[in-house]
This record gives sequence, structure tokens and C-alpha cells, in this order.
Amino acid sequence: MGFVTKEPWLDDDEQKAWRSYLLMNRTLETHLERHLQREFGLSKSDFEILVNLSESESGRMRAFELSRSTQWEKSRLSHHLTRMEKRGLIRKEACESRYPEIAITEQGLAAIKECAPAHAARVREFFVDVFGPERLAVLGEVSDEIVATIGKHCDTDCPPEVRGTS
Amino acid sequence: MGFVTKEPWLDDDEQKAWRSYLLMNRTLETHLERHLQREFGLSKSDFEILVNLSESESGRMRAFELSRSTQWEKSRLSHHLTRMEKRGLIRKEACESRYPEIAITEQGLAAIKECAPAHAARVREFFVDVFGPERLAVLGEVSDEIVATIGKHCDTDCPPEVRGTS
DNA sequence: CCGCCTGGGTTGACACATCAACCAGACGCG
DNA sequence: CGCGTCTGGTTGATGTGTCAACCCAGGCGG
Repeated sequence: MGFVTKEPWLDDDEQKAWRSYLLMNRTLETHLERHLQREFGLSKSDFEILVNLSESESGRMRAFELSRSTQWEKSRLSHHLTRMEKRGLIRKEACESRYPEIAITEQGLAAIKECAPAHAARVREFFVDVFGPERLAVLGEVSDEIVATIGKHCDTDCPPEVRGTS
Repeated sequence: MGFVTKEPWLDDDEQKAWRSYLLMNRTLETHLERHLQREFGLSKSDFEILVNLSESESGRMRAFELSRSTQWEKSRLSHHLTRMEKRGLIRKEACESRYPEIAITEQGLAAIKECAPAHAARVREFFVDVFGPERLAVLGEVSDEIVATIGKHCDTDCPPEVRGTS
């Protein structure tokens, strides 16, 4: 064994960087997620929804808008919203246009107001500050390039939900 | 609304870079994962296990070794291994030492041999090549720094499973 | 010998994601 | 009108991850 992934596809330096990246990613993600979960009882998904709602003008959005800005598939969104409603973080309220609007509740607002600073502080400590301004700027650029590259590629041979929406 | 996450915690440039990174991450991950899943019927998790097994000397490892190298918690690993065994990708075989060894099967070996090149090619196309050698090297360094930083932080106040194992 | 801890591993309950199927209204077109 | 089809949204089945509890053997102090 030991030969399978060693084909000329990725040379040693590339392998190493890629694996460092993967590890960093997982480490950071699990750290942030566990922090949110344990200190505030919110999952990453909850957080994402609440951020979007709280950044909207009125604190209320249609589900498909959330679906657009989070890039979740609609069924995931639907399931998660019903769970969040059960926990009192959001409310689905009827409006004239047949489809319910998703509104953040007092409780949801309180939750995100409480946890956002702590979360941001962690992002700063473990990510932003370690990068430093110049390297961070570079990362931002490369990230956009990668998203664009994948988007371009998918225009031709992928199912619709991956394609760029911005 | 719109004020919650705008506290002085992350300034505009930082926000932007962070969100670009998050988006890139999600996009890349889902793209790679869907590719593996649709072309080869393997999940990212399956792939990770198979890579580890195929890179070992004998194609067989104890579960706790897998747990160390993947950094999964043991229950996740146990669940996933039983599922993989049901699908014929691995086998748990008894050995002298009370605990079973996890062995990759012919089928599992065939699966990873088939998909590894295609996967690596995609990593190259969408990640390695977009970065380019210099920026990629930088990313590798920063990644290691971040992992180290989180590791250091967790030595003092985190549950054991996050702490560095290398 | 006993009690107790620790390490490797499994199990069950539950939260979450994904897929395919479905529903209802709107829109277009013959 | 009748028909297909698109969009916004829900539902159920199934696969996956997480947490806490447990099991069992080995070691160790009494």
C-alpha cells in the first residue's frame, strides 16, 4: 500500500499544502462550532440563519431569499426552519402573498446579539490575526478566484444549485 | 436590523475576506463531495478512511489509529466503520489482541484506486492551480500556524479531542 | 483479594443533511 | 378552456455526526 494517492497527480509540496489546509479547516470549523454550541446552544446553521435575518431591514425574509443567501437547498432550509421555530428562534408568519415570511423572534435576536461578539472575537483571534492584513487580503482574492473558477466550470456540466448566484 | 454583527469586532476588510473564505470553502467542499458521491458513490468520509488504510503498510489498521489520523471521535468512527463494512469497503477482522483490525477489502481498494486520480485532478484544477505555487506555500504556512494557535489555546481550556496529536 | 481508574470500542437517541417525491399556484401556449 | 411546466415550499426516508452512556479488559493501590 502507500502508492494509491501518490500518482503524479499532486506533488509533495502540493500534497502538503493541501493537507495542511484541510486540517486547518477542520480544526477551525470544529473549534468555532463547538464554541457556539456549548456557550450559546446554537449550531453553525442556526447562526447563519440568524445572521441573515438580523442583517435584513425588517428582521423578516421569505424562505427563498434565505435559500439564496445561504446557498442551502430548499429542503434543508425547510427542515431547519421548522426545527428553529420549535425552539422559538424564528417564527413563520403568514402574509398576504400565500407564502409565509420568516421572522426572527425576540429570543432569536437576543441569542445572536449575545453570541456574535464572542464568535467574532474567536474568528479574529484564530484566523484574522494569524493571517495578518496582507496575507488575509491575498486569501480573499484567491477565494474569489476559486469560487469563480468552480462557477465557470459548473455552468457547463453541473446541476443548477451549485452555480453562482451573486 | 443590520447592526448586530457590525460591532467593532471585525472591520469591513476583515469581514469581506472572512466571508470570501467561507464561501470558497463551502463551494469547494460541496463540489468535491458531490463529485465523489455521484461518480464513485463514495462520501468524503469514506474517502478519508480508504486513503488512510491504503496508505498504511498492510492495508490494515486498528480503529484507534484511524481515529488518531482522521481526528474523528471514536463513536463517529465506529458508526461509520460498521456502515462501510455493510457496503463491503472494509472488513473488521479479529486478531490476537482482543480488538479487531480494520482491513481494506478488494472492493474498497478498487474504489479508491479508481477515484483518487479524478479527485486529485479536481483538487489541482480548482485549488492548487488557482493558488499557484507561491501563494499555495504561504497558505500552507498560515494553516499550520492556525492549527498551532488553536492547539495552544485548547491545551488550557478545551476537551481533549481537539488537542494536537502530532 | 477488592475497588477503582483508564483506554479501546460499541450502542442508542437525537440533531442534521440529502435526495426524491409531492403539492399548489402562476404562467404560457395550443 | 386544457395542458405542460416552472417556482416556492413541504414531507418522508435514509445516511451521517454528536453526545452520553455503557461494556470490558488491563493496571494499580490498597
